[in-house]
Amino acid sequence: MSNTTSRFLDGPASEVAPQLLGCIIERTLPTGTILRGRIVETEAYDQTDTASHSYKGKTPRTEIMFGPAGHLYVYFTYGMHYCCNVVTGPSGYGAAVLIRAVEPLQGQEDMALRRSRHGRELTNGPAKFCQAFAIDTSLNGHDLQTPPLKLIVPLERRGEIVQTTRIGISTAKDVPWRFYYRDNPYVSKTNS
DNA sequence: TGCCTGATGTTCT
DNA sequence: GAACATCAGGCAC
Repeated sequence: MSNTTSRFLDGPASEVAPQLLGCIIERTLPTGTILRGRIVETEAYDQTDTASHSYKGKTPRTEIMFGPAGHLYVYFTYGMHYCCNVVTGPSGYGAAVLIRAVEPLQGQEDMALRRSRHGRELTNGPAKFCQAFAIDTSLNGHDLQTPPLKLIVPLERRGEIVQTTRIGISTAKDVPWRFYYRDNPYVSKTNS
C-alpha cells in the first residue's frame, strides 16, 4: 500500500468511514492461509462523540485511537467478542472507524472452521468478522500497510452507499455515522 | 419472525 | 460493582 492510498485515513472518521467501503482486508494466517474480504459496513467514532471509547480521553486501552492513522485498534467486549477499528485522523486526536461487516472474497472455508457457520453468517457483524479473520488483541496497534493484516484500496469502488444512525450503542444514537452498501447481503442488518 | 437472556472479562467509576 | 461499539439459542406468538 502506498502513501497515496493511506492518506485519506488522515481525515475525520466520519469522512473516512464511507471511503473504507469497498476496500479490501487481506489477512495472512500463521499457517500461511490468505483470507480476503471487502468492507461493506462501517461506523465512525471520534473523541467528540459520547459513544466513542476515546470520548473520556486517552487511557491504556484507547491510546491506539490517539496514535497515527492507518493502524488497527482492537478491543475485547462483552466478555467474549473482539471488535476491530481503523484509526483515523491526525496523531493526538482519538478517532477510528469500526469495521462492522465484510463480504468474504477468499478463504471462506477457513473462516467457516472458526465460525462454525456458513454464507453471510461468516462476517455479517463486527465480532463475527474478527472471529472469521482470526483478529484479536495481539493485532492491536498493527500497521495496516504490512502483513499479517493489510488494507488495500482498490482503484474502483462499486455500490450505493447508505448513511444511517449507528446500532448496538446506548448513547449518541442520533449521530448518523453508520455507512453500508445498499442491498449487500453481508451487511449486519438494516435500520428499522 | 421477533423478543429475551445467558455467556463472560476488561475497563472504568 | 456496573457498563459494555455482541452473538446465538430458546421460547412465545
